[in-house]
Amino acid sequence: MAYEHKDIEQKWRTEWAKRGTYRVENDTTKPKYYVLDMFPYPSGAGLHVGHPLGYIASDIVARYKRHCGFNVLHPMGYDSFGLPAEQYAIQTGQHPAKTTEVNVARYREQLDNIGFSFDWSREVRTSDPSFYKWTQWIFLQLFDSWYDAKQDKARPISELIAHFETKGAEGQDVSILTGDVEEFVGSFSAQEWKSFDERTKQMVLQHFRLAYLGDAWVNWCPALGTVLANDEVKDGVSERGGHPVERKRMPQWSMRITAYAQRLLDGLDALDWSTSLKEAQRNWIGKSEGASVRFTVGNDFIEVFTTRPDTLFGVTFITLAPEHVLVGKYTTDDRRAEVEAYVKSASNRSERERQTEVDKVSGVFTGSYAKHPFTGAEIPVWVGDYVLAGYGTGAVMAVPGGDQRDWRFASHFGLPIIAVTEGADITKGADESKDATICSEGFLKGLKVPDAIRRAVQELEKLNAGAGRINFRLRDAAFGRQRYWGEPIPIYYKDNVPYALPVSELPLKLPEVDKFLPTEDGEPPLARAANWNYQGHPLETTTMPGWAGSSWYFLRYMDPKNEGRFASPEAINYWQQVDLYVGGSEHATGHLLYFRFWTKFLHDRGWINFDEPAKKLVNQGMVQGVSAMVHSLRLVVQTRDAAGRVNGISPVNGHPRVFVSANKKFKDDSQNVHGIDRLLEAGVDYREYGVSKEDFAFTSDLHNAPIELLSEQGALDQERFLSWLKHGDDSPCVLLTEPDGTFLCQAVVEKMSKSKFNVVNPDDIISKYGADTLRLYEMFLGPLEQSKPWDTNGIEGTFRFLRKFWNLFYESDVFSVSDEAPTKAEFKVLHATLKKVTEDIEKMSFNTSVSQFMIATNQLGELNCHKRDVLEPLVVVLAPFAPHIAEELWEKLGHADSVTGAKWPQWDAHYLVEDSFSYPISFNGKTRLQLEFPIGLSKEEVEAQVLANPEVQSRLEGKAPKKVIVVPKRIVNIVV
RNA sequence: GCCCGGGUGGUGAAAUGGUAGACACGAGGGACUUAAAAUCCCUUGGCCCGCAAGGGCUGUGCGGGUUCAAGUCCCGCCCCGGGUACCA
Repeated sequence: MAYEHKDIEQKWRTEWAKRGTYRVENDTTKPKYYVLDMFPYPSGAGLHVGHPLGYIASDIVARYKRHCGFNVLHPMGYDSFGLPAEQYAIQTGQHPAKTTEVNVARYREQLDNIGFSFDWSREVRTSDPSFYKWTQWIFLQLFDSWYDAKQDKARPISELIAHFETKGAEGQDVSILTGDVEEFVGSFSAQEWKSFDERTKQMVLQHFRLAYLGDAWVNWCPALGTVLANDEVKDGVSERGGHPVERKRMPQWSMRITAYAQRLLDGLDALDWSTSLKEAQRNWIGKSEGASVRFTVGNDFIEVFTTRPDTLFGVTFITLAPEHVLVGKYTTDDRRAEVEAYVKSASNRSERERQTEVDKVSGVFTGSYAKHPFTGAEIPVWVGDYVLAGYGTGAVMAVPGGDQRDWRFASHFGLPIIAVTEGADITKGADESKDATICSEGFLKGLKVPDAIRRAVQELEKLNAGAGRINFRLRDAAFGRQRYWGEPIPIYYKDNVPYALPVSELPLKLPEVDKFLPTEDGEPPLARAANWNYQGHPLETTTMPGWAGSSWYFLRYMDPKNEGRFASPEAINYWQQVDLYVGGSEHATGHLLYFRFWTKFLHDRGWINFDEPAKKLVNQGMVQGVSAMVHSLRLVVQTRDAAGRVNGISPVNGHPRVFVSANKKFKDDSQNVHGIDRLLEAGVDYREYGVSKEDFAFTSDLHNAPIELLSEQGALDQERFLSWLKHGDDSPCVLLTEPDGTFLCQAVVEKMSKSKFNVVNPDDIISKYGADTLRLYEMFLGPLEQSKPWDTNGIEGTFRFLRKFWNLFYESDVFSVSDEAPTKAEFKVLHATLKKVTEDIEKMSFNTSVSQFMIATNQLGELNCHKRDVLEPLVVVLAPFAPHIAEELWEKLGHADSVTGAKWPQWDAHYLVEDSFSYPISFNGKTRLQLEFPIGLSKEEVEAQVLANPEVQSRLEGKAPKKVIVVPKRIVNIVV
């Protein structure tokens, strides 16, 4: 009987649902294993073949672990708040919840088709009030917490208040209580604290809360009407939509992730994550060690951060960021106009310009001088836009002899440059090397850089002019969005002071609004809602960002229906951390950092007993699409300036669009002539336009054509292509084909995306080949972590394999498996496969396990083996990869229960032992012949027998070998 | 610039320092068939010698090195992909 994948897969999908095969109980008698996929945002485009790659890999591991006796949690859900649904809502008025519902249904259908072992009874959706109730609850816990740097953990804010009431905040406390990371809060005594009014107390506490409302520099995107996180801004424009983004200071809900910078860094060491991912996080956190130095200005001071306090004697000026609060204060009256003009122009320059136009040095002198802490010299204070407000203190001590940026600035403005290191040629540039010797006068002279740094810090501390300090690049995370489709922030305002909504009021549900747009006076959409207040006090109108729900969702799967807690302590104690997390590397510095942050926070406050969410993480590579590119040509007239040089082109309107087959492309050297000739060939005659040939040119563009219009040989279906083109443009088209009439496209490997018309839908593959074939083929493509192009043609190989495997159970169309004892050779095939597949799954090397299945099937086919003792274990090990066919064969083998519960078969080394080994005999490392010897033979015996061999003798030509190397069961190498 | 990956046939790829190219696609040839589909068999890195059996040379981005032996280890380059950046 033929392998009918459609019937089999349909049957088992229904059967699994009916039997609840993939239901998981919190059964604490069994060891647990938690396999998690990064849950998807359900977009309107549906899944393409790239999306399930990681899910298939994790599904194989989940099923494998289940066979090995683990109780496996393998859930799936949706990150269902997000911008596209909201954009769609703005355009169509359709409520985003509705669009989301439709998209989720489509995702579910597609996922079901692939045969995953997800326990859907545990599904979560971040936009579901029963889920976001707990996202809001965690937010309130963060609002209700501060970071105690002394104990290095988050604590309830009530304990901070108790501290203030008894001891106030003085001396060392101030920096310890704030974590010395962000804010500087003035000292006060217990007495003073008690005398503060309610508003003042709340304002002080804002400086300590882990979720706080503070003034922050934000990436404001006017087009989207919202604030974006750093990782949502790419090259100065919004990642979604590409709108310009500007820096703006505004009140903003933020998360004090900076308090966790050191722990986020340290925690990486113990994680089984890829080095590139860990490095990305390390760079993002950006720890640098150095010193803070105070330069006094009158009776005030400027604080700078430097990693090179050893170069202090080389300081010749100070540069403030244009946004620095002290700029206005230190500008002398005679310079005020100039400075203000500069600050204004600098802030008009976008972040992007300031980044890219490195050569454009700009700055202005404030008129003030600071005092050098060691020499007492007067140091001019400048303003320069090469200094960033958001890093360190927003001010630098400029050492043009030791820092190239300072050197450029000094050279441009003629400021003094002092050599700081021995042998440096400061006329050409700064010496930034760190293995140099300091040459400046004073106590640092002659010291190596590391020693000089230590000494400089000591001296600074002695003078009370500075201290050793660690600085992080990591910023606090912006947490408010001026958006509708997100979790409402459970905060209300009394006298403009934010207060936590009582937990009993949760979930604070998203209100109905008439439009999903900001109000006329620029308030977020929630401000449109009627009665958006709590007991008459206005509620917060911004909503949470996309990463809120995904920062803790892994905990909800453990106990998804719990109404009294985000998850019960029993469930958390049982399931613990994620054992294997699979997802894309694009989340390296976004989701994966916040995910770790919230986990550490929940741990600090005693809600969970571990402080890292995922022990092991694997990034699946991207499945790229193959795009079909077509060349199009268009005739243009060149315009010339007075001197006859070409200075522009203008299109010639009205001629047909011309597409040229790939092999008819023109040579680079005479493109112009060729292009125009091609156009002439297509009937676009330049002579009709009364301009000489030399004045014509053409434009050549590459367009994406739908990949499904391409035949396997790469020829375009010209008729369908032309009718497809008509959709966008009614102008006539001409196709210039190859001499044989075919039209060839150029194949380009790029990201799979709707806009590139190269998307391959898994549903189409499944209806033709089946889900099992799709699963196997996705794994067979190559190593999981690598990116690789999708090539539907290759799928035939895995499809053929499944048919051959199926046929092992059939003889002349009748199911036929014998109970005869297998031969040694048959057992060897079986156990070699068990060994290889088991080891490969452990290494997540799935492409090689699929190869092994193919090898085994080919070999058993040759041996004509139809024996139960060989085939039955093979069905079990194939089941994680191809569950439907395995389940069907398992049933046919006479089992009433599901194959998913079958015990994983163990391989037995005894069957793999060889009697003899065929040694490659090499001369000077080059293999020349093979000689077979029994395994038991000693090195000496092998050597003697090899040398006695006539062919070896004839190759030696009577000479004695210099050396003979025998590696048992590997190789013999004769050195002559 | 810096930090991670990665460069092996026409293609996707495999290879604890030990026979490079397993497995698969594609291509070519053949069998079966009225034909097609399906299936099966053979060949398939390049170059060369040979009627053939077979044999030789060469080959894992480039140049060096270590080793009896290097795709694999070391040093110096080149190229591609990803991340990051006036980070003080």
